[in-house]
Amino acid sequence: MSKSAKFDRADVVEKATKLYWEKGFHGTSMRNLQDVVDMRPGSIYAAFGNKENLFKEALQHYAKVSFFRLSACKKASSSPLEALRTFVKSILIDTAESAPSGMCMLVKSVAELTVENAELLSESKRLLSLIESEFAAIFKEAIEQGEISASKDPKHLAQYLQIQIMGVRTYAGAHDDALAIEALIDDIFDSSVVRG
Amino acid sequence: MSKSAKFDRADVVEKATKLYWEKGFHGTSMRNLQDVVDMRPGSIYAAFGNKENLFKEALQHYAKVSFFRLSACKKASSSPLEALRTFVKSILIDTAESAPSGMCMLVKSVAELTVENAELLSESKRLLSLIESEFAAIFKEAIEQGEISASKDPKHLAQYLQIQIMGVRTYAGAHDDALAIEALIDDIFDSSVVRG
DNA sequence: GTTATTATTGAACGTCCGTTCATGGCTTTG
DNA sequence: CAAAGCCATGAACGGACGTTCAATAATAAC
Repeated sequence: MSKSAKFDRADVVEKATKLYWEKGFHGTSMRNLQDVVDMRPGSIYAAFGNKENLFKEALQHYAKVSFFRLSACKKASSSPLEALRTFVKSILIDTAESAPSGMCMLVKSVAELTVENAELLSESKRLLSLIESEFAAIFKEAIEQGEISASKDPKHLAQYLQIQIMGVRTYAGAHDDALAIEALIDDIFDSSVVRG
Repeated sequence: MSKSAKFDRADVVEKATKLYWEKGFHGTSMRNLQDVVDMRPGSIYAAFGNKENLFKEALQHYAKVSFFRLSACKKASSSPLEALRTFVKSILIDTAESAPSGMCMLVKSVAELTVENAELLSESKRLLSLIESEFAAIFKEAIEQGEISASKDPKHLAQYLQIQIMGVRTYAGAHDDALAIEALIDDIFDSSVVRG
């Protein structure tokens, strides 16, 4: 009947995500993308529509990977709270070495996008909210298992954790010298917000 | 001898800052700037050199305004710690209404810029460090006046405050619904990091 | 082997980018 | 009033942008 696509879509999205993550939406040109994914413009446009759509897929891929990491931390940990701690450690430390940017791609997107790319902006926000919901679910487990006081509100804790991660990653991104990340993570989980 | 410049340089920088703050470096075109400052390209280039240089002046102007605000809070407050609290309140609340963006312009710049604009990136980082130093100086006063335990390290407290401000502003920028900002500010200043 | 169908190619398009510069106008000095 | 010197102007430049599309190559079905 026909011919099937030669390129590996997942691989292309992965590479596009890395580039967008590093350079941002406006800072990345279609020609940059053509180079890293090794495709000609016609093929890219046939497969992904346009620059915005490809960015949207990159955002979703990024979020998906984050969920996988969090899920892996849950499986590898003996308690909900420890899972979160492991997750935070992994994004604050691993990321700083191998990732295209020390900062969260979703946060970078919210920072750079305006109403001129309304859909990408709202998608970034939506995905951040999704992650926060997952944090809340894990905090809820921690409360049910007695790891955290039952007087705490899982949603409030999840919001607190998001703020802390955003803060530390942004701060780390703004400093060239190495930080005492471990101590900052201790600050987060020993905070009166969590333990009080 | 000659003719003196007609335009008000301070006013132009102010307007350019607002635009850059809102749309970012890559998201702002020279034609956008020409419109908002009401100058023709030749005049802008004669006065500011190029797009990068004008952005640099915008960053410095932004930081200067931040310092003025902090200084004003010090004068209006009865103690160092209260001054910081007032300052944080002002940037988290006032800013969300009238400012071009809820997020800090320096943070947005660190988020979007790469090594391709190395000088702008390092200038953004430098200005953030300058602000952190000012925080540290105020925390030092708070310790000397007994408002905070003498066992605390002003530099560590300043770092903590930067992280919290970055976190909350970024979080607020990522949510369309109104937040309980006051409660978050209480979390910051009641934290064991400050009060423990 | 032929045909039908689809993927890939890359030149080319129109637009916008950052930037320059010859021109003309204004202001100050003598 | 004339001369000198700076400033403002905006058309124009080369190049990069996102995107399109006719031509070509590759596959699958018969």
